[in-house]
Amino acid sequence: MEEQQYILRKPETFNLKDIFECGQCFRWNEQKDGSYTGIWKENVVNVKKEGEDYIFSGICKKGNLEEEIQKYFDLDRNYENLKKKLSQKDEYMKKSIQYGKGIRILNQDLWETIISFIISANNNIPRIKGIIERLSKAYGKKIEWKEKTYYTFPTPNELKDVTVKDYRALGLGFRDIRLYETTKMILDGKVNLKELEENPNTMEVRKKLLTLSGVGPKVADCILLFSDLKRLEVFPIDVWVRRVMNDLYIQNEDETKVNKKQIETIAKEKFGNLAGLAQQYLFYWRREA
DNA sequence: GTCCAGGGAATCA
DNA sequence: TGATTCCATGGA
Repeated sequence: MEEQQYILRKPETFNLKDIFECGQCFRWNEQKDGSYTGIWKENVVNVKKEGEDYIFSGICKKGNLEEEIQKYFDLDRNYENLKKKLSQKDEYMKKSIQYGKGIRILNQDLWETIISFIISANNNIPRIKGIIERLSKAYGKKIEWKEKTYYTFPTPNELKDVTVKDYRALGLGFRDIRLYETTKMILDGKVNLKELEENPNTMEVRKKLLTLSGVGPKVADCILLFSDLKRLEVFPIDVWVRRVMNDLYIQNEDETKVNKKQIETIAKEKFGNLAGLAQQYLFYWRREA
């Protein structure tokens, strides 16, 4: 398998740490030299900053590396304009955008995003990453590159004979049955991923996602935002987002008692159809700082 | 030992 | 509809 290379020259909005550690993805890891190596679809790629350019190199099993990168890293979208719009909302937004100014929202595979965020429920990011790696190693396809072995995220079909017990053995905990049931629903065609990708109606897609086992409001919104469905208007609310929204705009004494609808209303009024992007700046800012 | 993590589902009012 | 409780697991 031939290694391919692509150089992204002086991108305006692009920072490796911001993109890979803002909580949207789980399969990119920092290397000793500060570059990141990750895997998506059947691509194993390393990205390294070189001056103001970014060098992508790796294995691209299907298609062309440049095209895969264009799509995955959302390079056709003008983030400078979006950041400018959001920065005008208030000083908090301005500050959080300044902190995470290199964020781009990836276009991740829908199926992988569904399973990954089912695993994310009441879980922490290091452990989520570990579970996804073990799942991929057990059931994905092997790809060798530079004397290291990588594993693709298993397809629905590759999981068709996996039992609840098998999942439990990977450390999934109470999420085992949810993975099992959701995989079954998709294999049985009760939820058709292609139809979801072709449906422009966000609320219809959301409603369908909510029928999947382990997919509630927060996970559904993460799927809508972080997968190639790419709905920038949804606003996933987890403990961190609730925390930061309460601190900034609500100031309830007990943040755990803040009404979700109140947060949603504020988000919609303030950030409109860019609420999801705003959410990501706020999440990253609050969680890191 | 206790608390917490990118919550969801079941249960009960 | 809305609030409570339980659910595995591993690290701090």
